[in-house]
Amino acid sequence: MSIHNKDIADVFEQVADLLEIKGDNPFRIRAYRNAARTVGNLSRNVSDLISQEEDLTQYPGVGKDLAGKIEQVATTGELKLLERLRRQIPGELSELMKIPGLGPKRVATMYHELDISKPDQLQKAAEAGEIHELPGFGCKIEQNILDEVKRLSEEKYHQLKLTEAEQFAEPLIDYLKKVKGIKKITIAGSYRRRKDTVGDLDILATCQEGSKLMDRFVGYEDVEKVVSKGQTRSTVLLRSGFQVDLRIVPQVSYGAALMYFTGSKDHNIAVRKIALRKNLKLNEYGLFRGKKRIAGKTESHVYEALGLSFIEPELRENRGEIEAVYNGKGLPDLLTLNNVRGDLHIHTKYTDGHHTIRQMAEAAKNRGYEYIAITDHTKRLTVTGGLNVKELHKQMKEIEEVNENTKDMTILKASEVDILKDGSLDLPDSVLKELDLTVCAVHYTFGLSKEKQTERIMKAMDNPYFNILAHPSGRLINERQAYQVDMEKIMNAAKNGGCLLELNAHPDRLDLDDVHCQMAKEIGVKIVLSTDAHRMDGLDTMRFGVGQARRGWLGAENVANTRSLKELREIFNRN
DNA sequence: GCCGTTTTCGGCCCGACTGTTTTCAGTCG
Repeated sequence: MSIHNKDIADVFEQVADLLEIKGDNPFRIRAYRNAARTVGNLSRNVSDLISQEEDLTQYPGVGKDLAGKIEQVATTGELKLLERLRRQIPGELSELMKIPGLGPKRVATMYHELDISKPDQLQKAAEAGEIHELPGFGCKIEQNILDEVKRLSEEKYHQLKLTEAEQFAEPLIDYLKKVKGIKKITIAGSYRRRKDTVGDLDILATCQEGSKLMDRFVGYEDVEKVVSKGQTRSTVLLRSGFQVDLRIVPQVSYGAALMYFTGSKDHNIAVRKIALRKNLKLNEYGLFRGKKRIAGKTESHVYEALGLSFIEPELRENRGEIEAVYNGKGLPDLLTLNNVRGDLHIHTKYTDGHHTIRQMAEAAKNRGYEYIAITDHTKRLTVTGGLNVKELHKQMKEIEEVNENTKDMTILKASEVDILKDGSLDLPDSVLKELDLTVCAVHYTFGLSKEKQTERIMKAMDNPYFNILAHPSGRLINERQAYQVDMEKIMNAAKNGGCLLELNAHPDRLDLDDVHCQMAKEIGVKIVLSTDAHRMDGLDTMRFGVGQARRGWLGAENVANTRSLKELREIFNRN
């Protein structure tokens, strides 16, 4: 059994939950949570680090004791401390803590007084009216528990894909902007950091005194429940179950508040520690020396007053960005949409796309691109009407014709070639060599073991006509887990063999993810940003890929399709 | 349990809102 970083992080989170319910030392609990975050955010596999005898205490929040416990979980899959805790209190109690409004104290009270350890017991007790009689509880808390248990059981609520979140966010912002006296309004939080999924929406605003902004917010037609309402902060649930927070701050604090509400939490904690080291205090109202505010109006002012340079929102994950600006090493010049000069993964009516080669080329030209690659599927993918050799030749001929009639734009002859189960490619080499480039992908047999799946892809990359590994993990956000694969091994092989990895910009995929983008950069393998567009407007999803690339610290120099066509052709010629 | 420009002990981010009380504990982000 292979232990993933997430497994280790989950074990530590459970330990922290149970210690919290027990009423253990809060700082010991925080230590377990910090270590869980550190392990969960590592770009390299902890099991590999251990087998290479690397010192785990080099990572923040990991000391001698926790390094030993990490090793214990990684090698045995279990942690003796957690087993011991579970003998004292039921492990399911940590599940109850996931219910909003229930923390360690309330869960502990319900367990000790009413022997409640599972959601169904909780629901029964709440329905029987037993909860509101407990000390510190009341009717509102009991009703809230009933609502939340019901909501969670319906699974109505989950992390939204960035594109879904946009669909809620944009009309709401337009609606709020119409209120009298509003000055600034911005969506902060993970949305601003361009995270692939968003748990809730954090909106930040400044407005004139007496503005009815807060009333307008809770009165929005899509609001199902007002969770809390105050003068500076309110929380609502939309009908879809999506949570939205609005915070109103004074103009003079706008930058500090934007920083605070953009997060991430880990980034904020780290920045506040720097403030403390300089005898300053940072909160959402500003940066203070004693009672005097020395910065707060803009984010740049706050960073500057702390002796740091501005950090782009996408980098604020406490994954080394603070050290980089603190030690003067500096941050990379991040990729922008303007850097992208072409899209190298596009489908047409030849297979499962909706538009013709000419239409897709026109759409790309309208977006300022210099080149595109037409990459329809190969025959193995029958469900898409994958092309056989004869059909592919017909398509290549049409591409030549369209090229002759298109100015300032080159259409590359390409294919999204299926990687078969045995690692061979779904087109003969004699045909592959006629193409300008290939985008190769796994589309079936996702369930292979990690070793077999890795071996399959590495064998495919041995083919001299293999150029780009498309959607390398195969994940579909909120729908399908990534298949098991040793990404570090694949990236090293790609680098040595002159292959590239795709960052698929489709908001359902965003594959590679941010952590793997950073890994690719460290290893030195080049990335290609592509949309996998099946229609003309599909080309517009490039911006999601750019956000993800920025989260992965990528600059234009790390991305192949920021190069000229001439340079690109050299990259794709492996012979 | 971790950590160190206050360094081997003593601190660890901090403010808003709710529901319960009646001055504050619990939870959240």
